[in-house]
Amino acid sequence: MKNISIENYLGEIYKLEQRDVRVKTNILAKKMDISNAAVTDMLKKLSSNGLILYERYKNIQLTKKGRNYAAVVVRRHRIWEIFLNQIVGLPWDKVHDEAHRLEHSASDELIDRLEEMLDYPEFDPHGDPIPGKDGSIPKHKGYLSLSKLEKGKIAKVVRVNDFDDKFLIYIKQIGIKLDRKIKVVNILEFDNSLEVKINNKNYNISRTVAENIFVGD
Amino acid sequence: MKNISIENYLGEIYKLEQRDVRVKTNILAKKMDISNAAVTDMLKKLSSNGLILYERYKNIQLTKKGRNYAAVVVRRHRIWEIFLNQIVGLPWDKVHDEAHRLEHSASDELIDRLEEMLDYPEFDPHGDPIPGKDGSIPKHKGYLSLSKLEKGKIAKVVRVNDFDDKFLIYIKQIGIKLDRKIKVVNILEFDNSLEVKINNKNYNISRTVAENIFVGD
DNA sequence: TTATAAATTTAAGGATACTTAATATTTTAT
DNA sequence: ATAAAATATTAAGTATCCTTAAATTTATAA
Ligand SMILES: [Mn+2]
Ligand SMILES: [Mn+2]
Ligand SMILES: [Mn+2]
Ligand SMILES: [Mn+2]
Repeated sequence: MKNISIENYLGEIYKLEQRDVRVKTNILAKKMDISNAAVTDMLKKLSSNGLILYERYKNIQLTKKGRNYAAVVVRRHRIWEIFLNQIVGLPWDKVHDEAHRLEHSASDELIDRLEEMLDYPEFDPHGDPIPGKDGSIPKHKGYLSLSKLEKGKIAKVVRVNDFDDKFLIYIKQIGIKLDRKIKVVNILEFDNSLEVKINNKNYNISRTVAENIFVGD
Repeated sequence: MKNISIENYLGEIYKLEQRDVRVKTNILAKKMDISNAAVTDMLKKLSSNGLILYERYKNIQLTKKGRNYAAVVVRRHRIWEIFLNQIVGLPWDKVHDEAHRLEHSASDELIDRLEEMLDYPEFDPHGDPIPGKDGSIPKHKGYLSLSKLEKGKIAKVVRVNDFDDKFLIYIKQIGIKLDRKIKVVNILEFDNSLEVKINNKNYNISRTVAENIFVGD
């Protein structure tokens, strides 16, 4: 039987490493909503299982073995997300929690079958890459944060941060979704907020919102 | 978070009660492949949670509360089974194990959505009834075991016992599936086996096999 | 530099769901 | 009716993954 707890830790560590965040006890404890002490215990276990490199008081790192396993977990999660979105028809703000439970409960064969049904997708409903079976990670072309897009430029949305469902609902409500074109009309000096054009309508979005939306070619 | 262990016990007890089996520690222990002692522990817990009626050394019974909850669990299992069979395309000998894990990992909303996609099915891929949200149980018409069907009669398969994947593979291989017509050509006296006609081909099947296949109008 | 704050670990313990071994009770067969 | 067998329960203990509180180490900032 799959060890759900270990898989969840690995998935979190993997996602943090992908974002070049230095992984620390504290961050994991907050992400997973458990005590630091519990994280320390599990880090020891992951270490003794050869899944991470761990020294007391130091940052931690996945080993090759750990990263391979973590990629499988994240792969399962994101395949479930896109399956739920495209085949079952759940909105992008509902797929994460559901996928987070399902990711531990499907056989490899089922995951492969879902992937086949979806015609081997490269990205999940939030634009996050789906690791291949070999651990390879698809990349977006010309990828940058909307907050870095220059005034006057147009680009298409390729990824949005998925850590808060309310954020997803908000940006969907102003017309933002994957592949949607977005233009930076103006950048307001007094609060650094952005005036953007989406679907021929103008909106003002905060810098924080812009920082969590990513565009590409 | 759902208590997977409790849900599994309730599901097993429910299925036994549906088949009019008197539920005992022993039977549950074998079904779930754990020790009798573990079952006794859990029975006490289920009892103190008001889910079963339990007295030491006596048979156990679901309370109304327990039966309602159990029906939800079995409902989830069977909706997953038919979803995996009809939408995902898994064969009937692969859906049970998969559904058994998924049944604890989907929200009510997802289950409802799957049910809607399937157009509110009444029976799972093995012909077992899918309890309604109110706990109601669809019935097959003219239901009886193939082993009770008289010589010369024709009936259609409406249910097969699903407790052994090898059995399912075997009967599929000789052409048996739900709604398939089957004729009892002859009953052999020396071993009580049956000669049956399926798809215009004759097969000899043992009495044990016939006892695990059910037909109806 | 040094005090304070923040992060991390250790220590002790709890809940859950199992195990095996011993004991108690019920069922079955003679 | 009684002995033997089967079933069920109790007792003691294990593994997992959490908790809070106390101790330790590292980071930050005066
Ligand atoms: Mn997600
Ligand atoms: Mn996602
Ligand atoms: Mn089943
Ligand atoms: Mn079934």
